[in-house]
Amino acid sequence: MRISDAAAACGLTIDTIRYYEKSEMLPEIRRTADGRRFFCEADIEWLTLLYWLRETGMPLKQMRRFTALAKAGGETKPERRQILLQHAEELRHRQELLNKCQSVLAIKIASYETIGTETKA
Amino acid sequence: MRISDAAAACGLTIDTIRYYEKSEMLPEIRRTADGRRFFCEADIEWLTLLYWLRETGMPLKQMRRFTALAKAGGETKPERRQILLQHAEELRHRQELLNKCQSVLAIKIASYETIGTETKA
DNA sequence: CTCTTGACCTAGAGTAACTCCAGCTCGGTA
DNA sequence: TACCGAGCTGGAGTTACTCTAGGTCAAGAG
Repeated sequence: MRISDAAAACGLTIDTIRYYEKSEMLPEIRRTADGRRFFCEADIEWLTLLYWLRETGMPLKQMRRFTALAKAGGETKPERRQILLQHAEELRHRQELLNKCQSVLAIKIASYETIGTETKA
Repeated sequence: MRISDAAAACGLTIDTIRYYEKSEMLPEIRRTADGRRFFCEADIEWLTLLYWLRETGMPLKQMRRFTALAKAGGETKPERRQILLQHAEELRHRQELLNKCQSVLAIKIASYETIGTETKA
């Protein structure tokens, strides 16, 4: 797979994939004879996971750590699992935030419903 | 209220409040004789709304627009309402993302449960 | 009454995570 | 053979903070 296919498959942009590679967040990506990146299935799987982690706000620093562990081998599995568990916890927190914000918005929007009153906020 | 109290009340940091003021995202903030910011109840309410909007990912550009409209007066209410409605829609979208990511994570974490297998990703 | 401490001020540099651009190469088609 | 699209790199630009340096001022300690 070329980089454009990889981008289409994982949801990240071409630029972001290149940036992630430069930032040591990807496994070793092979190159064709003329220097172009070539992605295998496992690479795509990895990129897709990163896509989800990023989309839900994991800092790159942590993704870098995660990649480093994966490169280090099988005995790092517990820590990798820990990172994902921690992120799952973070997601629950974000879900609460979203819910709270939704009620705040609902109230605010309702206050705009009343036509003609001069509420400033 | 001084800036430290405002920060404690709305959830933004002192630095972020100053930054938001500089970026035209706040109503006119009064100053004491010696040049310190002084926040009234309405200011805090505004900051708190911004806190929620930011916390759920509204771009500053849109917050700036929102503030500009509020400053412009009561006849801008429909557009302000529109912005909030749009953001509420965005929140629903994010909630879906979170849900999807949660299932992806659950699967991934489960795959780490199996001790001893050499899965690379 | 001076000294220190702590909260505040500004301007500006630094950071994270992209995003875009200029200038280049290479492979395939007309 | 000339061109076009896709890829490459290094580096500048952007967003939204975050931190630092250097300074003011008020209030309590000595």
